[in-house]
Amino acid sequence: MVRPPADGRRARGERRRRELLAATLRVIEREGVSGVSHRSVAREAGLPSSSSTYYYATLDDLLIATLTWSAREMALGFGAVKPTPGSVARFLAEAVGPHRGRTLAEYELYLLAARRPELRPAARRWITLLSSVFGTMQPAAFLGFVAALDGLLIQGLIADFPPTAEQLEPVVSLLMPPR
Amino acid sequence: MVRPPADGRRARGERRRRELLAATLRVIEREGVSGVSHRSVAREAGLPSSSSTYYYATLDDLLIATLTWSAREMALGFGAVKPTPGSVARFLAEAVGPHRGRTLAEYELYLLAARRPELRPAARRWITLLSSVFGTMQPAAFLGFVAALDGLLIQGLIADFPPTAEQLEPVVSLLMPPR
DNA sequence: AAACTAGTGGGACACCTGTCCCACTAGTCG
DNA sequence: CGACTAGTGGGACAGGTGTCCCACTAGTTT
Repeated sequence: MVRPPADGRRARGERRRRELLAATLRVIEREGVSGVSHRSVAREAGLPSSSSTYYYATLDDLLIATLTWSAREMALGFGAVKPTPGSVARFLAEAVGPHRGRTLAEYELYLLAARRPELRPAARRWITLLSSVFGTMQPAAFLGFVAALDGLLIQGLIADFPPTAEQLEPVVSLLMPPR
Repeated sequence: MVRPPADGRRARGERRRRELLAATLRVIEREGVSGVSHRSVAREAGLPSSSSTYYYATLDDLLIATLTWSAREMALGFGAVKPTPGSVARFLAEAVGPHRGRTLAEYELYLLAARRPELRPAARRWITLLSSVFGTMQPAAFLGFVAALDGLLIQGLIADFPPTAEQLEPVVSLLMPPR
């Protein structure tokens, strides 16, 4: 990485950029993608609304940046999960339980990618990450496994009571042959 | 069914109600849930905007009615699919290909159900329908199978080139033991 | 020092929104 | 017939929106 001579203004700018992305994600968690506006995000971040348009000229820019950033964050989180049925089931249960809001936000952005081709690579990062962890499975089984993870998460989001790791484990086990 | 003496006004009213729902679905297909407003729906249906608020006082009413209605329609469509890997794969390929818009609309409403508990029964109709068709599978395998169908559909929606029935069949086969 | 640049914050524009309201038509029923 | 009801369509209100603009501050370079 080339490090240009530090510019205090630019450094603060980058910090604000990230604050805006984090604020956007919080707004999506709370109100959904439809709750995102330059003003609502700026309000959430405690900044004047013009700062939102300064860093992200259009709303699309803001959403694209948010999905890209949050997909990378989520991928980092999943990287620490061991590829065993128990660990995967626990990860899923946490995603639809304690981290429900975050997961929901992730899937709203995920679906947004269906309408905005430029978002797709970021949305698929999840899939490519999984393939690097479970690369030893045979292709068809792997595709079914990844699809099932997505489905279990979504169905967990529309359940009245989110499933527990104990309930999920047998399902995951069946999909994930022991190597 | 009790049949009250036919009232021409009411009959036309019911027709308009359905026209509004169909128009709402078309708007969602084209622009997403965020494109739905009383005015945009009325415009799509060729009616004055006040007719939209007359039949569905709030936007929520309209969205709820649309999801409920479209879930029933989709369930009817899937009812005709034979429970064989080939048929299921063809159904999926059509859902993410020719019927892409409709499927996308369905999933946007699906995700909306995660935020609106009153939408959930309608959203889960899909799952209960499947369980009536594939009830002979053992529970854990069935849950994985249903989840995988959802995942395959969503991933098909964010793919640059939607998968074909030929590509999907081996995956479906693995998930659906011949039994 | 002056010149330049990145960021700041307040305000403005035209537009679209949800919802309510009301005068009105046209079917139905006693 | 008159009374009633379902539906109609046009308009209004206050409020939120994306985006652009501009005078301004403060950090950086020459």
